[in-house]
Amino acid sequence: MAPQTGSNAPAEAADTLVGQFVGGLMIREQLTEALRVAAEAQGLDAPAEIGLEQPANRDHGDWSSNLAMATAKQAGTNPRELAGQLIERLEAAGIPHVDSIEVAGPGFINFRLADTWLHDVLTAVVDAGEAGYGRNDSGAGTTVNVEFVSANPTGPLHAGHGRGAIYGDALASLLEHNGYDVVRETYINDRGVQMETYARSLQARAKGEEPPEDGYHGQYIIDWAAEIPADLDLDDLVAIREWGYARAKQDQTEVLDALGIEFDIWFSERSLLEEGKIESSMQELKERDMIFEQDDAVWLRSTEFGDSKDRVMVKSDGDYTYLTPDIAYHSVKMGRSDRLINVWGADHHGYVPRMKAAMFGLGHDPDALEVEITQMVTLLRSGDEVKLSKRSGDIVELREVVETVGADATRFTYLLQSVDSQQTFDMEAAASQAMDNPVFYTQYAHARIKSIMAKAAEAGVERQPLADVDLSVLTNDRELDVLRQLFAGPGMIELAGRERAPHRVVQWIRDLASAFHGFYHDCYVMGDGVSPEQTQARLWLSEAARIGLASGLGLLGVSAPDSMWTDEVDA
RNA sequence: GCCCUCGUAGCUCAGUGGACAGAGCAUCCGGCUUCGACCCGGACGGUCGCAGGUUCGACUCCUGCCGAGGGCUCCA
Repeated sequence: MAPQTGSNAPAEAADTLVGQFVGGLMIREQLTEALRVAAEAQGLDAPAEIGLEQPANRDHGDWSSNLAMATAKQAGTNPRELAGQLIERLEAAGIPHVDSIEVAGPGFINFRLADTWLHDVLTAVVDAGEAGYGRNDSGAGTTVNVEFVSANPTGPLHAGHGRGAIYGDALASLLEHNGYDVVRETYINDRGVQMETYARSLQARAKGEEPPEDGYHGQYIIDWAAEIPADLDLDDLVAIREWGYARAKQDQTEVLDALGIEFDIWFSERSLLEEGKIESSMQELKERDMIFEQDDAVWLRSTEFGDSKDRVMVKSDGDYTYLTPDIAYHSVKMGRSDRLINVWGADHHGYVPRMKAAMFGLGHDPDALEVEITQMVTLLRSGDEVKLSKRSGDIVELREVVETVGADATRFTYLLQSVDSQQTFDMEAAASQAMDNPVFYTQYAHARIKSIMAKAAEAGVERQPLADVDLSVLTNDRELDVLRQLFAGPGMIELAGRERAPHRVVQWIRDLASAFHGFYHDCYVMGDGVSPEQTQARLWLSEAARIGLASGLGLLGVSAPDSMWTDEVDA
């Protein structure tokens, strides 16, 4: 799903990840290394990747390894006995923060740590700051091009486009946070049959006629046709086409702007033709014997790459199919990026094998092209399902979604689920400013921290330098839970990037918000019965949580508001 | 018929080969003299679609079947 180059092997990625942090976040590395040393002292070949995880069940310790189970066979003993022997060695090693080590269940080695390891996490988060938190260099040195939206300039973006648009943008941010050099790009099909059909549809409406049978029938065609300047000759189809092209592009750009999506490159299909890219890529395919002529048409040998049939590139009437300029386009992109990621709707999935075949035919590594498929979105408007179909005219414009739901909630809601699953987007639920809406719950946590900080300032309480603050007073499980979530964030960001799965970040940030709300409820930062030491430590804990929330929300392109009192954050 | 994605709690969905499968919502209890109750806690709730296989261990990997959506144009 997410092929990696050799230099990005998981173990190495994990090392660079923890390497970003001093103190607490090094704990995984320390434990892994101690396990490796113990295994080698035991005369075992330690596995390349030693399993080490934070068990969901805290009774199983803070950290747990399956090393004994994985190597019992080669040791010629049973896992529990081997675990016991390894533990003796581990105890002798004196690993920082480790309180006790025990064997459990079928042979797990469970570590219990002193709270100090989490106090180190707090310091590391504050040191990293909002911009640095969760950043790693697992993708350093790799340029990746993320192509998304790529809609025809023949109408407004609809709600279905929204999912791909926001997913693509969030994925790009995620990859940037993982050290990749990212280019956000979109492709405009500004030539071809669809453009002509669009022009004729506008022309017909402008003349008060019905669009052609195979034309565009949406209400927007009527609206836009009415905007055509009086001095534009309605018999000049080219002029109408160019006007309509600009109109559609303007509309799409406005909506993308409202969602905070900006492309580095808007790539024009026309430019391919003008620069002879289509001819040159055809020529290359020919040289590699990847195309052939039959029935007056030119075909791509895509069956050699798992496609169910060969595909036509040049029709018998001499026109290119959609595929042909797109192949040239991908060739251009390959020329300036190490990896390509395309975000396509589910209705284009069948297109993958032929594009891979073309990449192969052009001498590129087909695995350098990834295609992320976003499954379909069903939209609920006032509880009723609305079908998304551009041709039928009954569409929900992305503009309507953003205007009803707000940019933040629109982004967050689209990102809630894996793009592998079909999604039902309930506009009423997404727009709701209540606790059943995860975006408000999460933003509220951030606003709440801001409110505490304001309250502290009002009361004349100043945060002392962190180095002077005694973090050992943070012993409440609520406090430690916040720190556990902050520890988990960077690993989650790395994983989410590797899996091309921004929704993982959404899950995590909801958990972080939840941990903070719990802390807030049980632990007063200021007031009666709270010592000045606790106030200081808790203010810093809150600041660390704020950094995590702001950073995570930033990755998703969602604002981290100072206050929830007004709905300005919706704008 | 072939290809892709999905099938997990009443609903919407998470789940990186590990120990008792999680969250939110819904339902039912409980909690505000302090920093935002737009909040917190508890209870209830599961044959992880079905059947095989690989593995010390499978919701996770493999095969087959069933069901849902999408795709299989010299359309885009």
